[in-house]
Amino acid sequence: MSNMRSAPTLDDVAKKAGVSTATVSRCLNAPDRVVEATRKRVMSAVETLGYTPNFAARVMAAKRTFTIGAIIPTMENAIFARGLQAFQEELHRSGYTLLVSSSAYKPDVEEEQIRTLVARGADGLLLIGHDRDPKIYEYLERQKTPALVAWSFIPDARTPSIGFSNRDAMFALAQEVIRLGHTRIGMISGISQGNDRARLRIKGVKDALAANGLPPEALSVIETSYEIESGADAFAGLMSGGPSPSVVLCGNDVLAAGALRKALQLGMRVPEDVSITGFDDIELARIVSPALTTVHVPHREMGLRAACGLVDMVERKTAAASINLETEIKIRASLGPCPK
Amino acid sequence: MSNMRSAPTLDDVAKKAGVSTATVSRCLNAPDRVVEATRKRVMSAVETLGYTPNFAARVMAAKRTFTIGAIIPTMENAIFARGLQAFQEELHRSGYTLLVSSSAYKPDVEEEQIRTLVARGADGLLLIGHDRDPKIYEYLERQKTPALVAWSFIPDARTPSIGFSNRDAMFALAQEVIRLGHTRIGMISGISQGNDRARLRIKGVKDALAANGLPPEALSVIETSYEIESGADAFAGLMSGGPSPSVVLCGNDVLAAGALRKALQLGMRVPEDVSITGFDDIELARIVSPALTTVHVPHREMGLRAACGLVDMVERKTAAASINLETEIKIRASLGPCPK
DNA sequence: ATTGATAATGCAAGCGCTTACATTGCAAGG
DNA sequence: CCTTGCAATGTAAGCGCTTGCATTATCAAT
Repeated sequence: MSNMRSAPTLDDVAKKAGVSTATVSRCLNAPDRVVEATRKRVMSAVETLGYTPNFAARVMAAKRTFTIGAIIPTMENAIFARGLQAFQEELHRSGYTLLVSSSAYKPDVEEEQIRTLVARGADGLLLIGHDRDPKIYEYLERQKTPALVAWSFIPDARTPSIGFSNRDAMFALAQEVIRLGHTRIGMISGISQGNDRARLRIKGVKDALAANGLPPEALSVIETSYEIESGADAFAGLMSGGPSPSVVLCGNDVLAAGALRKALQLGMRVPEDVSITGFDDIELARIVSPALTTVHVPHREMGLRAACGLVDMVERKTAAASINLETEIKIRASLGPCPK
Repeated sequence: MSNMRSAPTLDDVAKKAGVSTATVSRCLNAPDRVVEATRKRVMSAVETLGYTPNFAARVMAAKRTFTIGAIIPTMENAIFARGLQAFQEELHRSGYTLLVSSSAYKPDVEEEQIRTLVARGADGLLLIGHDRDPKIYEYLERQKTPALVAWSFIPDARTPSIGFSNRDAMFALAQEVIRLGHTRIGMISGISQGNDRARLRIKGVKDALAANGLPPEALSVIETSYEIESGADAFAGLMSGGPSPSVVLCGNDVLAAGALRKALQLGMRVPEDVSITGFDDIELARIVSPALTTVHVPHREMGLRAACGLVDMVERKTAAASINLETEIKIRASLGPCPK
């Protein structure tokens, strides 16, 4: 007993405290169901043995893990960081642990991660965006694992979502841009294939064009990966072919930062020669100069609400109501009127 | 059998395929130990039932999870993102899954996360930096969970580390700064308490002062949290009291970005009036203008090596050899000679 | 004291899987 | 035709925990 070769088990604790394993278990999970004196004895045994419950065993027996999984497209930039932080804080408050993995924007990787997390017994899952193979949703239903979508709001989607309307947000920004006289508009978007957020942001711009009587040709879109360099390259691409746009709307702040840097490198003044906008309003947007006009997303609130919603789904087994949060356009120096 | 209410188990598959559970298990884990015909039959049963192995049960029986845990101080900025990405990629290549959680730089949170991850059966753990309560290391040893430290290299530490010498890196940068004629040096550091990386970076600067015959008073250090705003505030603090430094060395690029922004806000020119340097060389360093002189850390290589090392520790049960990677000073526009 | 009611604890059956060991089947050598 | 030796498969014992139910202790009321 004194020099165990491996981690102590419930049995060891029970023996040491002179009680049954059931009592030890109760001490740990429902302390008030066991009398003070016994509890103390057990706890001290736990202490001296340095006992930690075996998670897998606990999960098997209890069928609950108090774990929520989240799969985000990337950790390489801060887009999801703040929202996730709030999500995790709220989860922690409710006694849940958050496990995060990132899919690098690859659907097959995402699917694997989802399966992994579910197989690991995640009580619920946070997913980013709605677009994914329907069989994944079927799988989730079969496994009875509640899932909640964030960073996108689509009413009546198969999975409830807590987010914002990417289309409306971008529509509003485009309206503002058009109001400033811009008629040749460039857009640097993320890959829209399998990404409703990117897709709907493009749609928002297109809708704004139409609403203002501008022809579809007024917009040229480049889709690229969400990296600074890609943003820079795409910007160069936009500026090289034919009549160059007077404003470039970017799918997120990272792309916008890349575009901005390239613009300055090319000797263009922002916003005098060309305007550039972002999306998300992460810290980066205020760090670059000129600061980025962008769409502010209420990341923290979204994370918090998502946590509450998901915990609810897990505990009451009720489908959470979707929530549409408001975004807000932050006008900063990178957007100006259309040059002559 | 035809309308199961819950997820199918090994037993269901075995029954459907007309074999024993052992055979099904072998089909999944050692396909070549079962003959072709049987395997096919089993696999098709797996398919039609939509069977997914229960992870907890598997872990309990096999005592392996093929999971590696990593606890990083923060996900809010990109400092750890790139290295972690490489870490995860390499892990994936070896068949492991990475689970990440963030401690918000709080030791007690970190301890809890470590216990959580271990209890969840992580086969190995990646930790950032060496400084932590010794009892955590004891716990890890007792649980026989191999751990590897990254982002810091300290030879002969209790836990092997794959990283770089924070002290040497900062020493080299300070040398360069001093060579440029600076004699009043400010430093904005992260909280050094419980953070060997921050501590050793400060030490690097102090050593450089000493090596160049400068008095300790030539350096004034402010310790603050790792956020942009903190960097800005600290910069203002440094500039307000007494003779202001001609150069401000920052503990990381985020702090430097904050300091830089504040400097520009205060109407100071960088580097004409004051020089500013960072650490890490994350993307941010090249985005701000002027671009930051900083210490380049080989994040991807570190992540990759750490993954190999950790997998090795897990599989061969051998303590990995520590590796000291080289950092490199990236001279960019934010550092200039000491103004008159 | 005795009796109930109730609180505290113990007993033991799983949870779904892996794996050491036992059994069976079959081809080749005697 | 009967052994032998393997390869393929089956049997069943756990892994460490939770929890429904059974048992025992406690204590107030009779």
